[in-house]
Amino acid sequence: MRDALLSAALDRFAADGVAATPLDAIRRDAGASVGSLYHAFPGGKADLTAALYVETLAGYQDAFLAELRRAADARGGIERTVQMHLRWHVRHRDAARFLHSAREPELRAATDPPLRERNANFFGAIRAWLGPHVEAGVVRKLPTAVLHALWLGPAQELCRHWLAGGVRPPDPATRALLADAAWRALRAEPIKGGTR
Amino acid sequence: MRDALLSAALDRFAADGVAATPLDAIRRDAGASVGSLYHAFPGGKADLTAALYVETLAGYQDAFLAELRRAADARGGIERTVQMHLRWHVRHRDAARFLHSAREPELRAATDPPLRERNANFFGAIRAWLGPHVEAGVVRKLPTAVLHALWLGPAQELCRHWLAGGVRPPDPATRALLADAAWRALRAEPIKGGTR
Amino acid sequence: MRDALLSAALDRFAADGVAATPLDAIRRDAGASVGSLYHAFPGGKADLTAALYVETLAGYQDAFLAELRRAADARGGIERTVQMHLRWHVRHRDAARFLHSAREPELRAATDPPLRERNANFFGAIRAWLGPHVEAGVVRKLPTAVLHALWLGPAQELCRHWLAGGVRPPDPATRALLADAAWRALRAEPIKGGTR
Amino acid sequence: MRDALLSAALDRFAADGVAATPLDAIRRDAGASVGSLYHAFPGGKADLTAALYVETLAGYQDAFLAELRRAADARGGIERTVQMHLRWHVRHRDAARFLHSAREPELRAATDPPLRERNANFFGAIRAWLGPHVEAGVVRKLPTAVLHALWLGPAQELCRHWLAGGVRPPDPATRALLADAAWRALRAEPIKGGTR
DNA sequence: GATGAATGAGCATTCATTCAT
DNA sequence: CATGAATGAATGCTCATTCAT
Repeated sequence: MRDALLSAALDRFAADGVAATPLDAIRRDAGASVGSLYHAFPGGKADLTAALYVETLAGYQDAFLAELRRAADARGGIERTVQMHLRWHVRHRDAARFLHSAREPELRAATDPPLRERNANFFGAIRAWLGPHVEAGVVRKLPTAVLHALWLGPAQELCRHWLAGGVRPPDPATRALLADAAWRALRAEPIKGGTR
Repeated sequence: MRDALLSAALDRFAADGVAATPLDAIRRDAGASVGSLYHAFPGGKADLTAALYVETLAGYQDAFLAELRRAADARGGIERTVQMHLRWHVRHRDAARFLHSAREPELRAATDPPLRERNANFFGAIRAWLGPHVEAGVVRKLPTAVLHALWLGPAQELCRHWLAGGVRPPDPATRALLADAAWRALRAEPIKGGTR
Repeated sequence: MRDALLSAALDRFAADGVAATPLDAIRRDAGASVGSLYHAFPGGKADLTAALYVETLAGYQDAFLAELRRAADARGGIERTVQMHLRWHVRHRDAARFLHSAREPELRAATDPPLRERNANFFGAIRAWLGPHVEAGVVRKLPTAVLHALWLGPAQELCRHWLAGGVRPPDPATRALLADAAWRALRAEPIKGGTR
Repeated sequence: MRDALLSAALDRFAADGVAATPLDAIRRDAGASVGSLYHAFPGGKADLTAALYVETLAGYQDAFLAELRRAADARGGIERTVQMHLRWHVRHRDAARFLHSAREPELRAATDPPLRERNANFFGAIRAWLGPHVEAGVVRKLPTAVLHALWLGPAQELCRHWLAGGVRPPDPATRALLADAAWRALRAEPIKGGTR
């Protein structure tokens, strides 16, 4: 039941947006009664949305970390995760659309608490993986936010355009190109330094 | 009246999100009567939102193109616009927040038509500016979507994090760093290129 | 202008009903400005509707009386008017539809005063025409309401069904049949009396 | 709840007309909450109006058929139903007023589908009852629409006038007169017929 | 645990009408 | 006489949520 509701919610949210989706439509799609819904998610819509958000994000983050651990070196980790990021968006289009849909301030209240911990763990794991490479002088030393922006910003932006309907899904060549660009943006200066 | 409404709408939308903002709050803030509102925006909320979106985006795009034209060379154009992108977000925080708030699919219908033309012109102007530099072998030849992703993706991602409340506004050092990274991602391979 | 408004109103009223027609639609159809409308009909919608009702009804009543006066004898008058009633409905379908649309109680207030006089004259004229035939023992002596019901009730009912969309428009044979029936219902008993 | 709403609606509709009655007045009269109303009639006003129309018409039609079946012969059936028609209108004045109030085209959409079937059954039953009498040469053979017009048109017209406020309610003498007239209009020609 | 009838605050929108220019 | 911007009361409706069975 819980799963049926989450699944129905994802479909609707991806199609129409969170705010525009009546809880009742989800309930009907899932074949649940009003009572069941509030039994599974006592907090109502905010609860359901938050649960879905966390679960969906967890899926992405777990896949990301798994990919990272599969890599042999810094370059491999960075390039593989960029590729994985792009593939994940294409494969989980609805999930991606849902994660990208800006959470209205009102929903943030419900989503944020459980998220803080997850994100802390996620970024902690990334820094743990990256740390040695930075210390070894292979990867640039950057603030987390900037690191993240250079690493995944371009891929993220491309996905957003695709999800918005303006562009074709990223093909293998594009994926490789962005992966390579990410590596070059993050690696420590090779040979002779910044051109400027 | 029209302007008062647009301005009030921007404030509210930035603060609470589009979906969570009652049209009536905007109306009250603007000191307009119900009739005036529908006189100025016959399509109601969708109409008002679309108009605001287009106008806001136009502000950004015009500033972007102005900056681009102010540049002496390819590197200058790319670095200046990245800096300008970051500064614009900080200076027009409400506008930025509004532009970043994912438009619910239902609003897309109203926003899209006028947007298509604007975007076509915008990207056309960018390509026109960039063309010579690409031909001169100074800038990489890339599909528009990828070009845009590498150019502004990181800055965009950083802004998003900032707007979401997780990070401080980008300082001058960060701006310079992202500007430089953009240039290095877009310039054609110098001397001996990427290892791959 | 006035006429353009009345004409546009008739079209709309016939198509959508009085209550469902926004005054603004009529105004637009007629190519009039808001000011013009209220200049021509200071009382607004009620005024316009009442004027149209009276004018339309006058058209019917005048045609009815003209037909009546064209008749040589009682039978001719009765049969001709029934035929005319049916033809008028087919020829002025929109007008008929409008007259048949029950006037909501609220509009009655505006319509009634000018109507009372008209109706008094109309029924007066009919009785004046009929009087001699009644006195001559050719036509039954009946209260006005019953007289009217027997005379035009069937034709009226048939028209209503047609206007409601359930039946084809009355053909010549049907018209003749109803005309004949009206005459037989109104003529004084021939030869041997009531069958019962 | 549903019944309370229907009943309140009938009162209001009869008094003020459908279009002029705010749904909220009905709701208040019925002591129902907004939610209840839309729970009982998901389609809102149109739905409620349609349900009331169908139910009200059903009441009339059932009474009509019951009266018809109570009759011994053709003449009895025709005369009884005319009388019943007149009495029903007087006894159920509100229901009658509501049925006579022309349904605005917009409401027709909601009312028509369920009505088609009802009417088909109703007229089918009438024809089934009438068939033998027609074959026996007692009643004229006429198209349904004309049959109906001759049978009930005068009574209908008289009721309309009464409901519109122009006439007293039909008294026993008038009822008998119209019943007799209906029979004479529908019976097959006796001995030496109409002069034409 | 499940059900679904009932609740009612909240919201967008329509439309007749006024009146300054 | 004409124009159309402005007004705001009135209305229908959605939807998250509660709670008795």
